[in-house]
Amino acid sequence: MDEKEQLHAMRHSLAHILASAVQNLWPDAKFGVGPVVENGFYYDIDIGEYKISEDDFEKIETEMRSIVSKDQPFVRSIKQIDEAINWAQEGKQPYKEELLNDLKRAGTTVAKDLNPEELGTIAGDDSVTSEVSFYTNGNFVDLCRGPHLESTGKTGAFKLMRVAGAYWRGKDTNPQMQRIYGLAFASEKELRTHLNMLEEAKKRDHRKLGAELDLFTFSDLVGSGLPLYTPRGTYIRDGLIKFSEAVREQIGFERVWSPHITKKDLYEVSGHWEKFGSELFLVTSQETDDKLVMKPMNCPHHSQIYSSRPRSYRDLPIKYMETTTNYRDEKSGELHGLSRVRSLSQDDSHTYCREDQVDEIFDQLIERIREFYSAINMSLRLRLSLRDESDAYLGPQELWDFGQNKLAEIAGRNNLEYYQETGEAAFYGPKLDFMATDAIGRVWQVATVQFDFVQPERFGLEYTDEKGEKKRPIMIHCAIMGSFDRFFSVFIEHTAGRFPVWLAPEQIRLITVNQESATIEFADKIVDEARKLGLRVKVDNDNESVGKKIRDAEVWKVPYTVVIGEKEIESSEVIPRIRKDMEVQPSGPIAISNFLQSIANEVGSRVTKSSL
RNA sequence: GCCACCUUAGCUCAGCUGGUUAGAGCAUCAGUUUUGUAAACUGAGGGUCGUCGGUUCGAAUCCGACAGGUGGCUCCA
Repeated sequence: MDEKEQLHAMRHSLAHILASAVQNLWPDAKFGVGPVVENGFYYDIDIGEYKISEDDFEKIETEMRSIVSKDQPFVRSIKQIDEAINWAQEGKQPYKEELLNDLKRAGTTVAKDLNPEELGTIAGDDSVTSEVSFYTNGNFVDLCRGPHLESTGKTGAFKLMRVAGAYWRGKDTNPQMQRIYGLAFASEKELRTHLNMLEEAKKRDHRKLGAELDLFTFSDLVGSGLPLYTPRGTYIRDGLIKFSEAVREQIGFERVWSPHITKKDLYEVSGHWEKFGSELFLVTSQETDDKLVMKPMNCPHHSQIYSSRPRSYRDLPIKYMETTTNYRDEKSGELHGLSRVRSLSQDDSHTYCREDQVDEIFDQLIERIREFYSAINMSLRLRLSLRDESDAYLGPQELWDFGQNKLAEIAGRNNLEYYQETGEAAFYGPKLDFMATDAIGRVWQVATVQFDFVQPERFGLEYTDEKGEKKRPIMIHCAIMGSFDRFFSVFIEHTAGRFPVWLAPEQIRLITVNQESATIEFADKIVDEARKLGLRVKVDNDNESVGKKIRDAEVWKVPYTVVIGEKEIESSEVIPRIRKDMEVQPSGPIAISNFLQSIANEVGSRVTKSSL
């Protein structure tokens, strides 16, 4: 076993140790599955009325440690399938029994979405399992493919983290079990490193920083999942949106506008009504019987703009973009800060083109997306999101084949690390998803470029080719931030609220040493000059100590802080205090107008590090 | 939507198993001080303890419903 397999086996073994501990403590416990997940493991457990809480963790961990110290060997054994089913029945393990029955019928337990009838029909004779393997440690026996450690004593560092409800086999009509999550690493040190990362993530939580830095808020009267952006948050919002639009203007995108409500007919034609109807907000006219919906996306509108006039092959590609708010009735339990909201603003764009233009369009978009993410210091990887074999996808197979091959080709030549994942395509086409890594190593899905093989057909979009024949254009969706709101949550956590100067809501803070009129007048003069350069500047003239006001500017993460007193008034020079993450420290006094001009230049070029 | 948990001042939190006028720090406001690179001093205001209902002689505390939130599950155009 190499190191990776060893770690996997160790985490899996800990899942068994967790289950044995639970069995020792609650002998009636019924077990589901206990797989390895990123950084650890979990086990799904049903112990009837009693609900395990985090208060029980100490007790469970103690029991786990006792099992570890007993150094019980993991012993593999083979049972005939019927013998195994018998074992599950006698041991009152209904979940295991269900898994074993699936194994017997279909030779797999992974076909979790299939109901028993379907499962029966796909099972060929070859796949029927006649034998299954078990692992035993101490008095705990579990159906398991393995591999495991030699014995319980070989485990590394672990910690139980949380308990959560989880549907048996992920289906919301099934009973809900309790899932106990644990972290596990080869060494105490690695575990601690990971816990520190989680600690750091907690400090950067956008919901916490959003309130502390006065960026956005929620109101019970407005409703859950409906964020309100404050002036400070809106500076950043506007700055990012402007940038996202600017990078696409460079490659010929033009802004369009569409209303926020529409007849539901639009989505019946597009196919969204059938697929997402239950998540649409409905609006009714009080005068007529018109049934309207709040728009959940913009592509059908843009397609209507496309089809508003006849198009020639010479007009293509046609490129529309619109940054606008969409409304989706997300289930209450799915809402989460800004990452999942009911009113989300997309920096959306749609290209209608000929087949021979596809390569150039993708290459350009990828280049612009890279420009955007390099400006905010995030590295990108590409995910090729392809369809799987389910029937969740619409559109002709030939187009899917063309699109999936094309995307693989494009991904291969764009100097970005990429990988592919099936089952991640949109229902209307395959996509390139951009995965950004943040400052503490977490990966987020951000930008996306997607083929659409459904809407051109459904809306009957056409252009006239050089022979005078009608043809279908190819439609390509692209969003650079995706949902602005979700992107903002990532960006806040990536920067920990230390926004680059070009986005900082407050770029310069002037701190007065005293409240004499000469000082105030001097500060006001600097404010005027800074505003003429388009800079965002504030004066802190509170009757507090300079130390206190410096601290306050630090807490608000203001990039440049300047103390104004007699010395500055006399010399017209300042010694700016530069926020620590900006690396470059001031070399000494600088004439005020030079100082302001250099910041204006910095803002203009969107640099992320101070150039002073 | 489902499971578990949480909700006390603008924020962070204290308030023992139900027992008079619910506390602290920060923030806010006022006064003193006129301050030189991460927290000056003094004082004041601010809470029908998320909402509604119930149990009780008595509820921030117990029970229920609802709202909002947290961690997951499910979903994510």
